[in-house]
Amino acid sequence: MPELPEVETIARNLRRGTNSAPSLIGQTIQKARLLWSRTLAEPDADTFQGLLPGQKVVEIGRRAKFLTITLSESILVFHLRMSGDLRVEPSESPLAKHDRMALDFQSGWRLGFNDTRKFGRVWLLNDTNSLFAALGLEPDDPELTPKRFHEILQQRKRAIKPLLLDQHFIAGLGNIYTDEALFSAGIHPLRSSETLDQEDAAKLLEAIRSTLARGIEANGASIDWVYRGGSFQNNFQVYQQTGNPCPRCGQPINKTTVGQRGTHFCPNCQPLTGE
DNA sequence: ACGAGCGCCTGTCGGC
DNA sequence: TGCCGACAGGCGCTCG
Repeated sequence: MPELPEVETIARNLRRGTNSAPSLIGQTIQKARLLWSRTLAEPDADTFQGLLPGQKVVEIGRRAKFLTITLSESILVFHLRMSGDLRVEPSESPLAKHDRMALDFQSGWRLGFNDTRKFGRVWLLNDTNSLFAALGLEPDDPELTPKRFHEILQQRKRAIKPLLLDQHFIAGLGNIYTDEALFSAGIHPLRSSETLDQEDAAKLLEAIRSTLARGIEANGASIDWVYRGGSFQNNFQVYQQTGNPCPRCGQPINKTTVGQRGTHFCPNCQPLTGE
């Protein structure tokens, strides 16, 4: 499910609290329960469950699509992959159907990692250096200037959509926001990266940033049973709009496959050739 | 370096 | 109604 805006929204809710649950900051873990063993990437289950009790939540953050919970002595990292979610509920309420891990706090609240498809992963680490070492820059990193973006696009010779999805190139984009940003910039998903000139690169970087910002403002996107609370799905221009009129030119939106991912675009506003 | 194919999982939807 | 394949917001791996 979640891409950068959804993970960011979840991190903010855990940090600030919501109408229905308090902030986790400052709370002390009483007990950790691993409910599906493969969900835990590192360390082993006994170590994990042994190390967590007594640790206090210091800080909650995000890097790419990873959500980080800094504890007094370790750092807990989540990747939600396709169907993961983090929920704060009263400890006495029953576990939800697809809960894979649960942290009970002394306060009587519980953090549940719910993940229908079991692709999500959890790490308990001393630091995130090696886990995050190969990640690309955050889209909003000031070091990522239009000039720098153009340069790294020139260094590659790869279809732009799979390149944007590559977390080593730039971190945080997924299938929805990539399709939306490419539409916003008027760039065909199969366009080869090195063919983008400075103007194209600047336009694309701006499109990525504004699309992600609008996603965050909408608290992310909610689709089907996966992830609740966001409304960005009401603002999709091309994603899941196959056959609908393009909001810019009225031609029907196309769907194809690029890099084995469903890909939505306007063939008129995002021409492959002619430039 | 790049892209295709596949595995990992459960659930939903459309077609027959 | 039931079955069956396609598909789903991710990513790591192998292979050519």
